[in-house]
Amino acid sequence: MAPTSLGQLKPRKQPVQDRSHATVDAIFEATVQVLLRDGARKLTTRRIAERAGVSIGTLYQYFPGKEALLYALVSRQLDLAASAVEEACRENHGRPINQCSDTFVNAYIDAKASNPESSRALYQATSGLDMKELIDTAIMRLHRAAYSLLASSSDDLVDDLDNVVFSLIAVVTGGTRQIFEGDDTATRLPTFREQLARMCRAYLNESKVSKRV
Amino acid sequence: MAPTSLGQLKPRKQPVQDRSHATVDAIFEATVQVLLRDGARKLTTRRIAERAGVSIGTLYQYFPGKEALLYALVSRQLDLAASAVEEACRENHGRPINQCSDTFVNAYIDAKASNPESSRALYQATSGLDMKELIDTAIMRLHRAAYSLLASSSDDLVDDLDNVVFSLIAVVTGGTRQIFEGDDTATRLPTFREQLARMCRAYLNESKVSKRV
DNA sequence: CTATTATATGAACAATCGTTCATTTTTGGG
DNA sequence: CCCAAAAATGAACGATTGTTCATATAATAG
Repeated sequence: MAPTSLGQLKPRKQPVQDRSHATVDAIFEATVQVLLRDGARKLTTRRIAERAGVSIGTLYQYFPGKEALLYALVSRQLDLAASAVEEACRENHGRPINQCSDTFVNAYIDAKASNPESSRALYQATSGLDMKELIDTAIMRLHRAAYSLLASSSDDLVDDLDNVVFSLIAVVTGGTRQIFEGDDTATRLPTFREQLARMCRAYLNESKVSKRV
Repeated sequence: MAPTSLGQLKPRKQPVQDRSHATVDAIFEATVQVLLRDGARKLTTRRIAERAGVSIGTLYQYFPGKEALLYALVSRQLDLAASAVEEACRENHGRPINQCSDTFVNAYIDAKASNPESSRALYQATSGLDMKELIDTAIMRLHRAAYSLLASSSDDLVDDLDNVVFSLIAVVTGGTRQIFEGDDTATRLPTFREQLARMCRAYLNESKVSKRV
């Protein structure tokens, strides 16, 4: 699994005292803030350290470089969201298909909405850097969770489930991203969540084997 | 850096000879290639000029800076896509709602698929830079085109059309983006197009006033 | 207390960035 | 052919980048 450069992307030093944990958290938090405030182009290690209230040298004691810092940040966020969706899907096995659909949609949006700032920053951070492996892994987890959930539904089975789930995920993740990258995220998210849920339900019901044309 | 005033983002010199037009096109094309090959982080004016086969000075004769070059490139692409969708929507006024839905979905995907490389590069270029105005304008054009098309449908009217169109656009543009940013775009696009079309049809039919519960 | 490890510092470095401008080359009308 | 306008050139500049490392401070164990 771990390709060539993974060793260079891991933390340089293992924090053992409490203050160092706080330092690492401050660096992560500062990275998010700089991304939101100044954009990806002005995201420099100096600026991150400054906003975190630590020296530039401290940053490099815990991360071998800027790329590794962003990699760790994105990895942490993606794992959090994927885990939340996986758990929600696991808890709703065997329900009717409409409920399965709502479970997935709401779990994903909830995960993103639980920390809107981080979500916005994440979208900025993933661009320009090579995060494809991380994203692919997260999407695969979403795919497996949704597939397993929908296959367990008490309703009629969905036809061509692999492609349906693939498209469903593209639409849910992509559509949600558009909302978070827009301006009035807080205002527009509730309506979008409702409409997206309706859309996915209609799509899945249309995809039932019994309704196959 | 220099603040982003609109006057500083316009072309510095108007090309009057044929070779200068070719030069500008080469710079645009090189920008796309560098974005795809090296990523947004390594997109430098020197590298662009080198791949375009011109000197760095020539680049700065036509663009006041790197930001303006990317702004012009993105603007050009977004306008092309929006115009294509607008025209397709105009030509399909008054048709049944299923056909209206397919018109919009296919027109948008066609516009993006007509030049997959540029589309992929576009997604990289828009991040980290302040392109929000451009994107908002393009989305507004899509919104008006889709709204007008669906309002003209010969079928029953759609309820809450503004919110429906808003969500529809988020899902179509966001979902398509996910496909283009993934790996096997060429392989996965046909299936996704079909599924997305089915999804949007099901969503719009579920949103008809007459079907309202 | 002392010794040892963990953590934090920031000046300094080489590399590269975006950008400028004096200069040269190319073009096309007279 | 000539010559003003258009187009192209690339060395040079200051600013900023990511990163290192010798040193200083704080925490912990004995």
